[in-house]
Amino acid sequence: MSEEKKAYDPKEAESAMYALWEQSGFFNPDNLPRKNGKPFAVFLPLPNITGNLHMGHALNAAVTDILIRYHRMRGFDTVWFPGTDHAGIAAQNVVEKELKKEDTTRHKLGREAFIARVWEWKKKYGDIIMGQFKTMGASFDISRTRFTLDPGYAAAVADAFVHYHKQDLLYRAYRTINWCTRCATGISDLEVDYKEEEGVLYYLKYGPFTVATSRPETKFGDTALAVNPADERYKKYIGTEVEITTLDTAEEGKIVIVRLPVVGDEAADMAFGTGIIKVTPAHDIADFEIGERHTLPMMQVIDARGKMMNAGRFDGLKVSEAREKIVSELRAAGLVEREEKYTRNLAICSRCSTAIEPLPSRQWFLKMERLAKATLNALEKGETNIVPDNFAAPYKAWLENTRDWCVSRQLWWGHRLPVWLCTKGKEDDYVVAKEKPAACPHCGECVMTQTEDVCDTWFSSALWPFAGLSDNDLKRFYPSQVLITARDIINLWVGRMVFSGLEFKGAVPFKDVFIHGTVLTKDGKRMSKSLGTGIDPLTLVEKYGADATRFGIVWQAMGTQDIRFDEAAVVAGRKFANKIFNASRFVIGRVGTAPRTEIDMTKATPADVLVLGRADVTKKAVEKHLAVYEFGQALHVLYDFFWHDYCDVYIEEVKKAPSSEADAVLYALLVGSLKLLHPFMPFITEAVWQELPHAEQSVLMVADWEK
RNA sequence: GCGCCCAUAGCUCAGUGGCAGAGCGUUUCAUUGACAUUGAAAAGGUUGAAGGUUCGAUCCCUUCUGGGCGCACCA
Repeated sequence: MSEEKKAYDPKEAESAMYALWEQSGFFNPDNLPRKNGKPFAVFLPLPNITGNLHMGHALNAAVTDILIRYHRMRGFDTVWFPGTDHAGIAAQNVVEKELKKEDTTRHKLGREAFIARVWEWKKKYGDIIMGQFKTMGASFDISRTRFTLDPGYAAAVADAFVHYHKQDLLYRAYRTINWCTRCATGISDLEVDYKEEEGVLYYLKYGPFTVATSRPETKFGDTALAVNPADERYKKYIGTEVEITTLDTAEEGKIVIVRLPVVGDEAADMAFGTGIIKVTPAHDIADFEIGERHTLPMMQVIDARGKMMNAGRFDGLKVSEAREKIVSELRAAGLVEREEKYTRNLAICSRCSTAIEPLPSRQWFLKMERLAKATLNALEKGETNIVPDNFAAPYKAWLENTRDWCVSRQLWWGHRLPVWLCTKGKEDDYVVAKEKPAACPHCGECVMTQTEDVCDTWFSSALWPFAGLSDNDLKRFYPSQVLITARDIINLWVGRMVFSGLEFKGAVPFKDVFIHGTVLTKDGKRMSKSLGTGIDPLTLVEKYGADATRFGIVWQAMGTQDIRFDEAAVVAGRKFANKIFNASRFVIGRVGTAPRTEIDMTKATPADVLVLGRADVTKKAVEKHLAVYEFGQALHVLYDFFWHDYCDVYIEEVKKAPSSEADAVLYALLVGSLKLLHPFMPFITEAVWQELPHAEQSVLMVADWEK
């Protein structure tokens, strides 16, 4: 700090301070100078290698770093584990987009070359987001970074798969699942989004009945009709077959008669449409379940690319084209009774927004019943504690109703399943094993090949709190103390980490789950890149500094409410940083190079006593707020104390009428304030600390909070 | 359909069963002294509506209105 400078310059100080911390080695808990014997570990919610830091990450990084720095100063064996996620479907899509620009496709490249391309991408962009976290001041231990495709991590994924299979929790089945025709893979229930869409509900004549459907093109896949067993209108048909007049798939204009059984099933809602469902087990998940209950055959009429098949002259048409053509022919044949406008929730792929096409497919499923029960049990026994607790209800509801998890994906980028196929046998001849079997147990002679399928990304991220950790770190840091994340991945990720932890480590992976708010635009809209409504935290750092950016975000992070982000708070943060800088300059200039550190309370004036008391109250309030994840409140308390009690009142008093103890009080409170402020604004406080004449520790980051 | 959250100053938000607060913005004044990225002060509120509990409600309860979100259904 040179005498001429009147304003704090974050740019210079921030990179210098981060370098100082890295040199100190104190991000690594092995090097910490003081330990109280208690661990404090946090696992970074895995950012994707496709990502850039956004406001959600910035909020997460800020509050996590506050807790990490706070505990480190209190002497905990503190570690923050960073890492990145290979993000199977997301990364594959990104690289596919790149290939498209080069006018090629992954299929032209072939699997091996394509995967090499994704690795190239990973090398180029994989660490960018980690660097951006550092810019925010994240004090994670980079030496403990993991990537979900690291060899050790991959081994854990394969082990988990084999384990589940041995436990009879994992099975292979031919089922109707959510299929994305663009990504060309099956996806899980949790990866499906819904969007309202105007459609038409067609009332079609089905023999003696009228059936309401929004998907007439699937009619060739019908294998039954279903009515509610309690429905007086149709009860008598249950167990019979009815004759249906329908289009001929061979010859246009020809009408044929087919026979369909009528089943009684509760899934039929008497109040919807006509109360009769056309059951298409191959192209509707609810219908598939009806089919299972009544052992109905499956008739697939739409293929993996979303085109008609097994439908004669309609084969090869896109679903939308087929629908149009079929409806117009049905109209002509007098088989459409009426058409109604109808708003429906269209299922779309959460990754690419393409309409989901339910399709029958051979996939691997993880049985959820036992795992969900264990997770629920941990919640009820208080082993996991969700903060705020109103998020526990939907979490519970999901666990109570969840279906088996489809964990296989038809992607190229990911953990290939440890499944080996007989090359001479039928489709069902396979072996689940980590290593390739020496001999095929089915035919005894073939060389088995590994399945093309890979794991759902979330299957591997579910293992994040332990996969690829050293045995020593596992003993030392598992379970971690808190998981800090956003609400949108509670089921997708948090629940799955919990049951994975219970299954593989016999304990929940974290005690608290703190769900922070979502950062919205100032007028309450979702921040979105495509809508241009996002604010880039790195731009804020560039403009105001990382401390000011952290301040601005945390200032608004009151409780767990969503944040309507107002840049004005970052401006306030910059001003506050400057205030800290200047107040420190004044105090250091006044107390000289050998400040008194003992305060003689017998000589203290009321002003001295008042400010010391306020400092004490402030510290207790900060601790109280941090204990319950009230980050914004803690910062407000600190701000009020430092700016008003310390600067406006006490320093002004000292200028007018200093007491005999004034210098000692000024210095003690500066040291104390820097400690309290450090978790929130680490750079400026560290920079000032480095200028203190008699610092107790060379680095504020590891100074004793209690002293 | 089931459930959750929110509504307080112009804006973004705290807060408390007993005189309603902050940041930013606005207005006035001050200032060679750590800081104009400052200080002192002012204006600005029927705490979304109605009802209830209470000596007393912004706070607790009910209903409504408006906004946001999650889950399910969606033939």
